[in-house]
Amino acid sequence: MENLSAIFGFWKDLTPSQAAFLENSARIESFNPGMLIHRSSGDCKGVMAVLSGTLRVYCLSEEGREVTLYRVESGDVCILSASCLMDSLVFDVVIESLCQTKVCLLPSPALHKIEEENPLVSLFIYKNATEKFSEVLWTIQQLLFMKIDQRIMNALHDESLRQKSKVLSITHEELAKEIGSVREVVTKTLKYLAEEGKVSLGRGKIEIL
Amino acid sequence: MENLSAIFGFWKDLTPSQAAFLENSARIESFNPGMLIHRSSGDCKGVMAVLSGTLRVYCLSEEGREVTLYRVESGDVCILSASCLMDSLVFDVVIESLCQTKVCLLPSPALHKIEEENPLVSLFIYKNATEKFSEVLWTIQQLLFMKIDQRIMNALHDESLRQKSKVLSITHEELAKEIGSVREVVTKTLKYLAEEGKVSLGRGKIEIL
DNA sequence: CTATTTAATGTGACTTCATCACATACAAAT
DNA sequence: ATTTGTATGTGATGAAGTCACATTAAATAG
Repeated sequence: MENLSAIFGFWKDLTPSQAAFLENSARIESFNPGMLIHRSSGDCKGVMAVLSGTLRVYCLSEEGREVTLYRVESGDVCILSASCLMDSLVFDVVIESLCQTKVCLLPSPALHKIEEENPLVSLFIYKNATEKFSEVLWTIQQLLFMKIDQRIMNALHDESLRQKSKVLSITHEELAKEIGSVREVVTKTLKYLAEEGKVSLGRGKIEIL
Repeated sequence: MENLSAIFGFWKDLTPSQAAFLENSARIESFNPGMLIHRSSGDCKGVMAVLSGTLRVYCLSEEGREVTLYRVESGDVCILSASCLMDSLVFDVVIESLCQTKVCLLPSPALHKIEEENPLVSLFIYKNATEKFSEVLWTIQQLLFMKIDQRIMNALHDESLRQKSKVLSITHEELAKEIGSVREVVTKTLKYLAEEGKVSLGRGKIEIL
């Protein structure tokens, strides 16, 4: 548990006893690919720092449509898994592990205790939440105001940065969930983008040209 | 400037000199109906407590479509007018005064100075931002996942609470901007809702039945 | 107290995207 | 080579946004 202070920005502001208490409560957890870490607003494991792997935070309609809000990558902190620590958050997200993901979890009860003693811990939580929400709104503005071909090209570009390649391993279904659309529409739009010469298609593969 | 402490939750946590400094920087401002208080992410007047009247916070697409995100009523605090105080907020909103609105403004530079000395001020800001964003996401989930007739009925219900009447003074255009749709669609849907017996229509008036 | 102007509403044709219901195609495992 | 499951293709239909006007009600000017 060497570098907790590097991950959790507030660590340096803890008293020795607070740090010791939190360090004792902290645990490493590992999630399998596809596993759901957080389902409804009732769930509240705690704040987790991603040590390796990736979490995907998305929202879900009654009919099962998904919109990816953001990802939490290695080195970043997942805050919505501790929604109960924030007053008046009435907002449902699902958090999924995209691959084998290892996190360092600070459980909500322990964090809540420390939070009451040390406002810098609260500040860390709310500041992080504000940043994430700001990202989310950017995403949603795209969803609301941009056309689907543009949204797909943007999503492919982002995915290309993640996969560090112009040839992406991704299905139409996954892409649809990324941008908050449905598979059929993505298929049709990709066909049109391929005719325009912007992408080249294969089964489970998309190349950006 | 009697009750600043009642409005700004952090006031009780200021040192006497901090309180004096902020009180000296604070000013009362008054906005005319329709006036834009905040246009782009560049604007950053400061945190304002609404003393009377109402502000409307909305986002705006390139083509001019609007979505009302939330309102700031008398007694509440408007935080996005101080977006520069929050790191990594990349997100554009417009803030408009709906009627004659009087606010108590704490200008960003003064607040920034105090914020550096007192983390509880930062906490207040980020906590308020988180609350507002949470509301916003609730609104946007409706927009994304609910049908337009339901969204209209919800908006009428909310408006009915504000106007404290079942007979609302509101145009189709205003209603459209409230729910992030367009006038024509609202007109057609209202006609349909009227046939269903759910509302009764007049020029600039809608009665909920 | 009409006549004119302005804001509000009505409506049809068309486009985009979602939904539904399948058909087809590819790849891995028997 | 055949099966089986996942991925992709596609047409018909519906909901909502866009565009381009027509109509009507209220507000004000003469």
